[in-house]
Amino acid sequence: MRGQDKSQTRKKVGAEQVSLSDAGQRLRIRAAWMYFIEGKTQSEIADTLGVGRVTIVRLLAEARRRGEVRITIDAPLVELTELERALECRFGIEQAFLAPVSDAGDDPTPAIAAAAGTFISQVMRPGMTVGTGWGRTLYTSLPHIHGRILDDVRVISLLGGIAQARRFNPAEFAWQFAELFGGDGYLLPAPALVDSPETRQALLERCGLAEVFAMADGLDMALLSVGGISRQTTTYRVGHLSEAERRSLIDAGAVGDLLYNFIDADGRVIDHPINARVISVDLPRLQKTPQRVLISGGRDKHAALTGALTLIAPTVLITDEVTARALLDG
Amino acid sequence: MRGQDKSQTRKKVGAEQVSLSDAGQRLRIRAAWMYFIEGKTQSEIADTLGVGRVTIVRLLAEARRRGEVRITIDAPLVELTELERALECRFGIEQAFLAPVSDAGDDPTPAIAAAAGTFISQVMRPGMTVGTGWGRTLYTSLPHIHGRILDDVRVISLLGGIAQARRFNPAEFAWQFAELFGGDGYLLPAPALVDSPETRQALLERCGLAEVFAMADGLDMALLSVGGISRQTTTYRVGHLSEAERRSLIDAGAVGDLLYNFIDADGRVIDHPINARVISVDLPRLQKTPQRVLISGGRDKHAALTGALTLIAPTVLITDEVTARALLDG
DNA sequence: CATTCGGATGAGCAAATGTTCTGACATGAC
DNA sequence: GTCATGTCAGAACATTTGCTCATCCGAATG
Repeated sequence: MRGQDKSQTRKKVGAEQVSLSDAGQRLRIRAAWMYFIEGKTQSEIADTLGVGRVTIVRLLAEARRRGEVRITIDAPLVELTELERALECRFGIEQAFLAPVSDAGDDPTPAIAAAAGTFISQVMRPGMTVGTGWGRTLYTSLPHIHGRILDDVRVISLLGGIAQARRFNPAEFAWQFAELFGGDGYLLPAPALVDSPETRQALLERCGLAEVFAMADGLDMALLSVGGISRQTTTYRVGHLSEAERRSLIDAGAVGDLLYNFIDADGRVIDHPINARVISVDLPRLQKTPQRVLISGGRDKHAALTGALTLIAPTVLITDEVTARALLDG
Repeated sequence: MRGQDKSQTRKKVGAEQVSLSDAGQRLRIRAAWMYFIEGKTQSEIADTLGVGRVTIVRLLAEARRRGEVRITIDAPLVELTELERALECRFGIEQAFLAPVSDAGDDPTPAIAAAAGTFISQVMRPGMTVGTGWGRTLYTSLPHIHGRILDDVRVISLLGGIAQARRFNPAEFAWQFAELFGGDGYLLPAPALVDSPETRQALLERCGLAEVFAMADGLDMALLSVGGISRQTTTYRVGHLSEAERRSLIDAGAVGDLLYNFIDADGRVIDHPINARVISVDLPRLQKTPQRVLISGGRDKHAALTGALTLIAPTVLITDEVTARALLDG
């Protein structure tokens, strides 16, 4: 609109019109200067320049529209903030936390874990019931969590454990997490992956697991991470998945898992017989959880994260800078 | 205050405190980003970040105080605006107009004249009574004045004329100026400089000049310029001033003149016999004029301008970029 | 010279912003 | 444990800002 005004105005005569136009620009820059640089109020400027306050409003708006006023944020980590905001807007996340990484080739897990620990420390409140998955990232975040006694905290494992004893048992995350806040931990006393659908049904129906799952309906927060499907990923390493199964899942389109529910890059749970052998909370059930926190990052999880973002629509995403860029580019 | 807070806060423990401090910074940058870059309102940001709106106010103020938010005006002529504002603040001027000069060595008179013409064109209103000096700058501004018929305009010459006929008679400025607006011009039918105090008295008291001066009490605006005291200045060139007089004035401390009232750099009218022979309005009288416009520039007038700024405290100053810098530096 | 039109201007209102005061909370000292 | 201390968040108010509509002015036109 203003641009049209300009051209219409300009085709008049020469000298006076030009000078009036200059005067307009002069006034605009002057108003912008006094407002943004000197910090005067619009009323003051209006009085000084001898025009109405409304005119100042218009001049300032025009100056901003023309880009004559440039506002930049100059602070450490501001690029992270920009990325975070981009993620939030793109994926409908309430809050994204990005851990800075110094070297793009590094494993981002420690950084993500630290960020996750900080976040969890701040968000925990008395009376909370938290559901958790497990994995290396979550486990690594334990030392970063500022534990303190909070009344009535309950932590529920959303996924079965592993049989194999290991030095670091990621599956114990829920337990240790509960301890940090003096709360009760509810583990799923079962493998994440059992031999057959029948075993699964038996466990669920006749061994008390259903009760634990029922508690998942009342969760205040769920802490989840995704697994990739490469050979390095926890799922594979802890021995739950054979190479044949892995291939078969990949062939079926899987790019990773969310509580051992294998998903594709579009956020769909793939159709595969292994589903009937997994002991984990239903993903649709988690949708009712008000705070869904997705904590993951790393080169081999980009596709899985993309899917997970669609599938569970997390309210909070904690990942690293490099992964964030990949998610936004993809 | 905040700095003290910081130091007091920091001396607590390590990890948590650092992370809380980081969280504060994170929140601040995030608020600044959402406010200044994304243009959200403070309420929206408060809701998104889960804090009170007042906190956002504080975060934004803190970010600005720390200089994390940088606002720059990026437009042509913005440096001029900055200079103008500096002049206004330093010398208590309502409005300074600076003409841009391409080459610092050039004579700035044409540029100043153009700016003066634009200003005068805009400021003229029906019913105005304007007092004027004369000089090359004012005369040169005539072609830049957008003349139009305004009711009841009166233009009064504040200074006597020159005897010598010249191709361009600067002393006729008042007359030509009045014509541009269809108003009445009142020239002082007398030389600016007469031979003796007695002649001056005779003219004032018995030749009707006093009446013209009396009109100067009701001026709405005075257009003034200063003269330097170099050999090139109008005062000297039109033959009013002999070389001996010029020397004598310089010895007495004169750096230039304002309506042939010779002044020093501190803005005092110097004590000199020539004063008793000048036919001009008293400078103190001009102080009552609501709009005092000082129009001058050029290398040889810096000192005179400095004095004039003090002496008549103009409400409007029209000069050039180079002179402006000199005034601010001096 | 009257007319008409576009753009600029000012009053009044609604929204946003800034400030001040009060109370809650955490912390450290006794 | 109690108390002083200082920090921080929130309610209420004052100010500033943004917007809309009615109006006015000036320029182009017939």
